Amino acid sequence: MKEKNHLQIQDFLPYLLNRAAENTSLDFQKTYKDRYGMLRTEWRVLFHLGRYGDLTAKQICTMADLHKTKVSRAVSALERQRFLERTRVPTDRRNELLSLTKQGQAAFGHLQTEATRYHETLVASFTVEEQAILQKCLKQLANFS
Amino acid sequence: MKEKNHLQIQDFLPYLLNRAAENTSLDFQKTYKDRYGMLRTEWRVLFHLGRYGDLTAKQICTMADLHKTKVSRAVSALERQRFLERTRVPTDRRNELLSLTKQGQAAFGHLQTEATRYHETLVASFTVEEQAILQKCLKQLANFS
DNA sequence: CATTGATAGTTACAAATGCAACAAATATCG
DNA sequence: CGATATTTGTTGCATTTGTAACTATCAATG
Repeated sequence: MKEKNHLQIQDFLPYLLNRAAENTSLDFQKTYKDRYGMLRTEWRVLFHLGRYGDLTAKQICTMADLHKTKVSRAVSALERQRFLERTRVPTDRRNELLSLTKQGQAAFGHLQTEATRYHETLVASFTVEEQAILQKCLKQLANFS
Repeated sequence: MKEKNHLQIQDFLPYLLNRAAENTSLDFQKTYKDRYGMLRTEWRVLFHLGRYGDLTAKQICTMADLHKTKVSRAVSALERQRFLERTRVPTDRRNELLSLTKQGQAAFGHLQTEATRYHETLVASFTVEEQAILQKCLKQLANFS
C-alpha cells in the first residue's frame, strides 16, 4: 500500500539542464554566428585555444568533452576561415598543434568580452552565493558518472 | 589603463549547462533507448503526456519548448510504436489530441520511476538547499531572454 | 459568403551529427 | 628488427535536426 513518491517530471534535472542549455546557447549564438559564421562547436574549440594556448585536437576532445569527429570538423572549418593554423609536431607526427591566427585571436578577444557580458546578464538576478552553488553543481554534473 | 576582468571561459554558463545537459542526458538515455527504442525528444513528449494527460502537439511545443517539427516527428514515431494515439478534435479539426495507449502508460510509469531514481543519484551529493537553488536557477535560465 | 489572414501540423531539402571503418604514425614485445 | 596493437586524426554513410514551404482548417473582415 505504498504510494511511490515520484519526482515531478518537470523538475527532472536532465530536462531542466537541456532546456537551460538550449535556451542560453541559442541566445548567445547570435553573438558569433552572424559576425563570424561559426557554429557552436567551432566557438567552443576557438575559446579553448584562446584560453589555454596551443593544443592538439585530442587535448581539446578531452578538455571540452567533445567527440574527435566533431573537433576534427570544427578545426577544418576554423582553418578554412583562417581562425587557426595547424603544424605537425615533429617528435610525434600524428599530432598537430593548433594555434590561433591573428584573426582568430581577435575574434576570441571580442567573443570573450561578449561572453563575459552575457554571462553577467544571465546571473544578474542571482546572489553571489547562488552563483557559486550553481557553478559547483554544474561542474559536478558535467563530470558525473 | 584598465584591465578588463574577463570571465574564465570554462565557467561560462552556457558551456557548463551544455556539458552537464549532454552528460546526464546521454547517461539517462541508456534507460529508454535500448528498451523502448525512443529518442530524447520522444521521451520528452511521452513524459509530458504522462504527466499532464492528453495534449495537442501545439501544447507540447509550448510546454516543452520544442519546435513543432520535432514534436511532429516524435509523435509519428511514438504512434508507429503504439505508445500513443491521435484523435481529431471535432470542434476544431486542425488540432489532434494525443493520448497514451496502455503500452505508453506502462512505459511512462516505468520511466518515471527510473527518472526519479536517476535524478536522486545525480543530486545525492548536494544538500537540500543546494538542490533548491539549482532548481530555481535552472528554471529561470530555461525561460531567460 | 468570399477574400484574406492566421493557426495546427506535415514534409522536402539542406545542414549537422554519430558511428564505424579507415589511413598514418608510433608503441610494444616476441 | 618485424609483426601486432595502439593512438591521432579523417572520411563515408546513415540518422537527426533546422528551415522554409506546404496543406488543411478555421477566423475575421468587407
